[in-house]
Amino acid sequence: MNIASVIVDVPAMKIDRPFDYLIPEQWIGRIKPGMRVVVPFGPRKIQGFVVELKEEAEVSKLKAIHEPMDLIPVLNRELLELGHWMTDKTLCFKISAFQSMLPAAMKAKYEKIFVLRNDLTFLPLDLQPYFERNGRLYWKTAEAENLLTLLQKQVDNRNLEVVYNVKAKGKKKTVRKYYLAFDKAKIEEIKESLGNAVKQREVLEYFASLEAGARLASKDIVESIGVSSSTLKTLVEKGLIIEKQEEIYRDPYENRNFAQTKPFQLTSLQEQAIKPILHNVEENSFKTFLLYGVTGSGKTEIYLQSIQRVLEKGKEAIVLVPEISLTPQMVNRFKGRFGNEVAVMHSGLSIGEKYDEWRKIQRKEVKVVVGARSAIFAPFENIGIIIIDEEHETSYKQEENPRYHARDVAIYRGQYHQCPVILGSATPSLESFARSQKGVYQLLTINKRMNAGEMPPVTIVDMREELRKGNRSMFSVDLFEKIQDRMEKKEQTVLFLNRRGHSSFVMCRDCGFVLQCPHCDISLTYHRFSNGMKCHYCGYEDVVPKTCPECESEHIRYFGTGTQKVEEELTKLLPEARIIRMDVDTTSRKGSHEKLLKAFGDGKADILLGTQMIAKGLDFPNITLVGVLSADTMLHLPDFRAAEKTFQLLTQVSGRAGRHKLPGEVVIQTYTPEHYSVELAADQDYDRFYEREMMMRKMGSYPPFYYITLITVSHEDLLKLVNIAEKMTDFIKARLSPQTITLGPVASPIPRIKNRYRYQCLVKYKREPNLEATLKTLLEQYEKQYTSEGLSISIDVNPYMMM
DNA sequence: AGCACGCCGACT
DNA sequence: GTCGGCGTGCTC
Repeated sequence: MNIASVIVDVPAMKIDRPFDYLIPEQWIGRIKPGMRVVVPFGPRKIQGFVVELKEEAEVSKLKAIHEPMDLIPVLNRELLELGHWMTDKTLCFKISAFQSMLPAAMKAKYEKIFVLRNDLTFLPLDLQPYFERNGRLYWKTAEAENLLTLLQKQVDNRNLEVVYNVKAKGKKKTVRKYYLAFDKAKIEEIKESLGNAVKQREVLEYFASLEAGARLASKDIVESIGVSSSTLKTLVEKGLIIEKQEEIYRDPYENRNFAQTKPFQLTSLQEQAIKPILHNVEENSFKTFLLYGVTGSGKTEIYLQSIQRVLEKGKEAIVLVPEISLTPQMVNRFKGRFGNEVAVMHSGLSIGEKYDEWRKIQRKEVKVVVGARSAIFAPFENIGIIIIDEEHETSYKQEENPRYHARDVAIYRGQYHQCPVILGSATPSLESFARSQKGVYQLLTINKRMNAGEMPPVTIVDMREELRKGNRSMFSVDLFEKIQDRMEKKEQTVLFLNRRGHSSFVMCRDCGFVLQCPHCDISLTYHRFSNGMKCHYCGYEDVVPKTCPECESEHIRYFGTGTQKVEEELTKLLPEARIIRMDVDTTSRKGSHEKLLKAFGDGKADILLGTQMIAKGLDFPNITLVGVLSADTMLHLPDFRAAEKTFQLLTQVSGRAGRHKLPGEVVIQTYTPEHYSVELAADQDYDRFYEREMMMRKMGSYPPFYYITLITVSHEDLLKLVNIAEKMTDFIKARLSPQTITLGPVASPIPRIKNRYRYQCLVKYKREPNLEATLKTLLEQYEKQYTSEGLSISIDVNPYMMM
């Protein structure tokens, strides 16, 4: 086994296959599948993943592996297989699949440098200064200084050499640690020999007060006894203490105490739900459960107790939570129960912190990982349960390559490890609920709140009616009075603004002109912070015009309801109200999310005003009123899931009220009160919503009745694009079965982004064995145009974003 | 994706 | 006659 098949770090169709390399003598037996290696590829050196070892290769002129990057594989056999499966399912490159399973820190960084081969004096005088310091010069620097031609000559003369390096991004954090170089028993004796070097003696005394073999960070010693680091240095030089660099973890939750919690007594409904799960845990058998439990029904406790059992069996657990609800509250619940056995993975961590959490998992120092989407790839080898909370959340689908859905990966891994997979939600996705109806998933229902709390009554307010009555503010009379009432009672209100599809734009009141991005076909968004207009797709920025560019009217102003605007109006109407606003602007700083929530929880505000991010996990006893300012803003998005998303959001938000002793109440303001997703969310009637929506899906041939795949092509040249899009659609149609519906090509809902026109083609199918192969051929055929003239093709199997 | 190789226009 | 443009094809 002295040949390694390697997938190299070049994302291109043609390269997306293994290349064989000789394993140098000294590494034979030590290089294993799943390790990262540095290999020569053409003139450069790049990173690759060993996927297989073999005796013989078809190619005769094999190059040798330059060096391994790992001592033990970073991808185990299961994950390697999973990578291949993802490549097939999502039509991505193998290298992208592998990289997406690892923390970003493990992605290679490349550098290209000129290195001196001879004495400096061989170089022309004007080049010498660049190489004086260390005989090296970065290609990038040379390029910036316009030296490439000159340097190239010296490369030809063999005075210089171009070297390609692969650098690991992930750095292990280390600290200097000190420990005694001799037996602790001899301490007095040695101390005497130091004479009157007071500080040095103090250090030894300090060590004497500790247990034998203690290792101390320099910082600790310096702070505890107030010696300087030069004292330590002297002691090291005298050979009395030893200095060593030791690897440590960056701990994002350092210096935080987690109050330990004990398992609660389950209600009888919870008991019934957990039984089948525990059964599968005991039997080591795979099964997917859909845990359908209303908000506040105690799903988390079921997760915790199931995990408890898994840990008792010596196995591991993965818990996925949507990014936005991966709040400290959530983390506390897991850390509180399982303490140091828990690793947390979310986007708020730095690259280094994520790397450290990942290594804790790899080294089996933790047994539970709680994290967002990518935590599904946690390198556990003995998984006993996989839990996906808020299963319906669309953030489980990655919107860039590889476009995988964490739910699918979870089921793959569940099958591999023969363990239960739990999908939990108060508002399951239609796909999952339909599967539970068909018996593919086992349905577990909890239809009552834990402490027998009632669901809060919901009032729907028709905003058209308000307008007719002359109320032009964004608060209906009803909602406003209720807010005032809560303030008098010293209770808290949560106001939810669904901003998506409804951000502030600038419109001329005379001619209706809306300011648009010159590169993308969408309206610019008004940002108060910079008092400018910004495009959310390409980042284009402009100033707010004083007069309308179309009709020169001065009546041009911004519309729409950003959280800032709501806050302003609220302050005007209720000057004494203490308001906390939570949106992207106020929570972008690390930890600010937590701080704001804590302040609200401590009663430092009367009203919490926010977007999406407050819809989940918020659980404070004093919240008795929840107001949704405009329920239907995303109902009109060009997306067949618009109604489902609206229903889910409204239900989630309503669940924030009255979770404890005080009774809660919900007010939903809307312009389309008759829409079934609004009505049924108000009634908290998932079952009827499911029936209604399934009917719509059936009529439109959408999931869960059909699978869909979306192919989007983009190009700078509209005519060329239309031409290509038509040819591609024909190509697809010709190869798929007649029962399959192929729609398009049509312009995408956002017809242009970053000056590139976009067309799409939608394929709906029930069974289409040819699909993967067809799309792969399609990609291959257009690869040339892809690279040479900037055509771009994106294929999304089971898309969640139709824009 | 890079990079080398290779074949045609404007310069010393 | 050379420098340098970017089209083409390869990378174990």
